[in-house]
Amino acid sequence: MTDVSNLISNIEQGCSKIPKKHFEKGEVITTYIQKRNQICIMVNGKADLIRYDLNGNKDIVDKFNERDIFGEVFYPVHTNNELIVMATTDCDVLFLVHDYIYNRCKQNCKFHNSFSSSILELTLRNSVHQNTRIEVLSKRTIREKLLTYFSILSSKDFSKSFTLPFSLTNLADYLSVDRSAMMRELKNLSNEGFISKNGNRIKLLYK
Amino acid sequence: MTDVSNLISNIEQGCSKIPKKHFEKGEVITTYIQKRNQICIMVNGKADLIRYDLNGNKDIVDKFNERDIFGEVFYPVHTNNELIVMATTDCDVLFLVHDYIYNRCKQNCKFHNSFSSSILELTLRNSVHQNTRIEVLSKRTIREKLLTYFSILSSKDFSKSFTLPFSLTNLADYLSVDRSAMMRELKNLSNEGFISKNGNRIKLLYK
DNA sequence: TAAAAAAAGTTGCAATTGCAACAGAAAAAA
DNA sequence: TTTTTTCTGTTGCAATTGCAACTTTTTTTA
Repeated sequence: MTDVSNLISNIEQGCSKIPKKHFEKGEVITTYIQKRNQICIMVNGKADLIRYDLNGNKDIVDKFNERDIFGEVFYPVHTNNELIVMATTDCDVLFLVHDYIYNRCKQNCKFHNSFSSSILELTLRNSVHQNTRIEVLSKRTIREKLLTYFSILSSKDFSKSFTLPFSLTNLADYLSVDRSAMMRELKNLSNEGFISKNGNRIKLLYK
Repeated sequence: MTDVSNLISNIEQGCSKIPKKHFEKGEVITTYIQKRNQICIMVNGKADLIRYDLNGNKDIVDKFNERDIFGEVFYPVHTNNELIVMATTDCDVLFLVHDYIYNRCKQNCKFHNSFSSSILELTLRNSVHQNTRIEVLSKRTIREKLLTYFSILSSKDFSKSFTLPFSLTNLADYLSVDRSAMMRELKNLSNEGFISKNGNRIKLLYK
């Protein structure tokens, strides 16, 4: 599979002007409502996809990192409540219109031929992440969620030891469980000799 | 967005011979192990993505329906245990190789130009389904999972009444909760006047 | 570098959930 | 049409979880 950076520069340096915008931390990058054909690419920085429910509670629906692809094509809004993408660090974002993939430019240039391939690659990469998350979320206990996720990280790194890609608070969000309950379960796993833990570094002790 | 059937016939009737195979219920369609570039399209029929864990327990990881796209590109195996796609009804499946998207045929024919666009469309559609499932799974209680899913179905149908797309047993699997606990919660929702239920038909009574 | 904010860590308790073990209804297969 | 299988519905009980309310540590910002 082609390297992600190459794909992005491939898209950036295409024949047509694809707008790249800069955002400061806290700024709204886009909203998901009747922008159905919008595809965005995070060139660098991070952002959250946020929904405010009827009671005004903030709900972080998704998190985007450098090189992630997002936009309403991935998440057609089915309710009245708007979804907002908000920068959590300073960032640069490419804005593409999905129709553009079909309505190729007149020249039928080499760029257009590889354009949808590049978008496809990024989308497939996104799909793999989604499947991983679904696999983890579909486990029924916190223990199983943790062990499933750890096992995936372990095989990615080809090692029984690995560093969590985010803080424990964010890990609880990723697993969609109560943080304190997760901490309790991490301690249990540690006490029962399944894992050892030092900050964000985990070592699997079984098998 | 282009109609899914058109996309599939677009792919099927392309310039190159894309193998379409028929499977009887219970046959193995493919395995996910060292077929990293395989993309499959379910033309008709249904299949399950199955994993057997170390204890030999069968775990249904995903379910594919008519018009779904699947294959190891969406689910690179990260563990030793093989994933198997097994037909749950008779079905017809297209087998594509992902590399094919890059290595275009010499003629640079019209087909190849739209090929990756079609795959992209199907993949985006898949992504939308995955996001829906993640949204539902990330709710912490069975009640919230049910109400979130019902709200999505309701807005899809533009109606407070809708029919569940699968059996209650499969609904419990989709939500990844114990079936009997889900039945209990459905009864509670009914008793408390939030919903009314008649077989697979649900009516939302709130707001 | 001091102040503020975010993250980590802990615990009791009540609510929710999974599990097990049923019985009856409906659908599919023989 | 009978048999078999799958699906629906129910309940008690033990285990797990979320919630609330803290303290301590680490990181960020002013």
